[in-house]
Amino acid sequence: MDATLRQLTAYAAVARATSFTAAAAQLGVSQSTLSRAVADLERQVGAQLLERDTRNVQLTAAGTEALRIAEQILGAHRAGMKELDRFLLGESGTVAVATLPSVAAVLLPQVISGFRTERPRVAVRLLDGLERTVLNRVLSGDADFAITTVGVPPERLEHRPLVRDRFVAVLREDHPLADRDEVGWADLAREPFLAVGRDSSVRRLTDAAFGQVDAHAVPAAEAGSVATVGGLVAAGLGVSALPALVLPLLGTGPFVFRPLVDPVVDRRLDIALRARRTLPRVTEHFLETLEDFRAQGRDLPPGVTWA
Amino acid sequence: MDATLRQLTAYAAVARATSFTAAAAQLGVSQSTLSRAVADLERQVGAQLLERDTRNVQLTAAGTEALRIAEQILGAHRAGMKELDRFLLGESGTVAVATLPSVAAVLLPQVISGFRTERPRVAVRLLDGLERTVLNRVLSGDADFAITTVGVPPERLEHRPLVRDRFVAVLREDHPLADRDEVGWADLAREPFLAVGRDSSVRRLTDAAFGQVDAHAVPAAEAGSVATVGGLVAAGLGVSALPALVLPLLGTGPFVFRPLVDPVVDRRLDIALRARRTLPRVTEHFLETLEDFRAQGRDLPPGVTWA
DNA sequence: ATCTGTCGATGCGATCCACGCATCAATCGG
DNA sequence: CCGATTGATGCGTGGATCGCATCGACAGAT
Repeated sequence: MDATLRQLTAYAAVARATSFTAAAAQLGVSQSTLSRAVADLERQVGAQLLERDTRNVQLTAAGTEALRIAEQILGAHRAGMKELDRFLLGESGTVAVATLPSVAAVLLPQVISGFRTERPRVAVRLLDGLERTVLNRVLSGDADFAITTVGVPPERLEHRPLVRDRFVAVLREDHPLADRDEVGWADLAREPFLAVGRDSSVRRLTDAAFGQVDAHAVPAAEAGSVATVGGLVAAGLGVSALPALVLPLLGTGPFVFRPLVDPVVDRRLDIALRARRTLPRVTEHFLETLEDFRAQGRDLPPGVTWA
Repeated sequence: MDATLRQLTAYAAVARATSFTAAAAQLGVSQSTLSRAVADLERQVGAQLLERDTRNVQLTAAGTEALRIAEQILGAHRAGMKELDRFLLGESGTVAVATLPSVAAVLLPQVISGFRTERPRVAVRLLDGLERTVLNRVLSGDADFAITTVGVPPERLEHRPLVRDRFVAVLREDHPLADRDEVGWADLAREPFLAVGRDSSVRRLTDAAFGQVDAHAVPAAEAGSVATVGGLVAAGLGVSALPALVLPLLGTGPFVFRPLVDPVVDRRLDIALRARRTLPRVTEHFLETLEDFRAQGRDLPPGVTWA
């Protein structure tokens, strides 16, 4: 026993109007079509749903129940189609962004805020982790795209430069180097250096910078999180070098920051997408919002510039 | 943008199996049918739902959403059809019975109890009122059938005798007539008579009985409800005559009941149905339960017998 | 009583849709 | 490099669905 949507639509219209002719006019089909559709439905469910004489149409008990049920089914169909439509238009759904903790905490909040004002029905999921994790999440499809640094760009990802994030020296305010306007990497190499963990993209870049000035760069201490580095600097154990974007994660303390020169080092943060894949509309919208922020030259923390 | 149930079924099967061939085998259709159905659906919604190369099928973001929605719609359809089926089989729904208060209170409770044991998903509505109201409720379709007395049987109703309900004298235990085993209507006519209201079917029958013994039968008092008559009798204001079935409605009191003879009078309670109408299955089931009670000769109060 | 307009049902023919069969190109496993 | 298997597609057929025209039944007007 099956009933097509066409039959249910026809029956519901006739039952509501208690008239084949009127319902036919409303639906824009011929009266004979409805007569057949209802007769077919009745034959299929094996019960008379409408009592009709030539003058009146009225519902039987089964017909009343059938109308209620038909409206339920048709409503579910209508609502479902509308829901899918909203999803396809990017008005609902979820955007999953894989990104580094600093980006998640500092750069994205204002973007997300602007995006959700425009599209309140869209949820944004932030998947934060280190560079490797972040890229894997995009490759596996867990995330729609990533904002991250890229060491060895995997071929299956497409990249779009987003911001440049310059390294600065992180000093305690009473440190001798704090008097300078700028600090050189060679200067920094002479101080006890507090590094972040080996997995971090920041670590890769600081190691490379020290290499450029022929410094060996053996860290005095190594910490997993930036906040820990902040604690160490505040305690006077040494100095560090971090991209400007992560400075808010240091926490509060007697810090001063000085631009690092010789060389000027920055990390580029890219939008990374799976290559040759069409993006969900809602993701495109999120990227557009991000692009708008750049086009408008929205304020960024000192040391961070749109790429 | 519309999607047929066939398309949704096809898509859901393919998406769940992530294989056209496997889904085709499950549904018992050819692979080409599914290939076309999914392609049509994608064209209609205007988005790719499945990524397929010759070796693998995987869902896009839109495809995941579409699967969720398709399952919702198909679930609503399946559930609705099943619900209608249950209704048509008489396993769910509502039976509306119009009847006299005495029948509702005394005869029906045990029937309803038995019926609901067999069909727990069926609700029973009791519409109690006086004879005229009861019949109107059946004629208007508010009730599926009635159990009631019938004065002038309307032609549009079909009747099936159900029980006979004998009149008995209602006396206070210290009344002189209480010594007798039986009481004659003529005896009763010599006492102050406490009658029920004019609209009642009981009143019509008591008037007729007094007429048969040439008694004038001017009531000493007249009350709307049987319970009020009970109060009057208990207070010693007079005697009454009531069908055995209504005696439980008198309430408690120092009553004695004596069979009334010369003539023996009973009222017939009929099942009244709208003529030439097919009954909802659930109503038929209720009537079958009632018939079973009669066939089994279930206990009835003294003075009440199956017709 | 008869006529007339309107109702839903139905015969008919045209059209469209959905299906399966057969086959193709692409790809994977051996 | 070859056979097996995948999903896509050309093709022909059968059934479903449609509108048109018409029928019989009935209500209300005359």
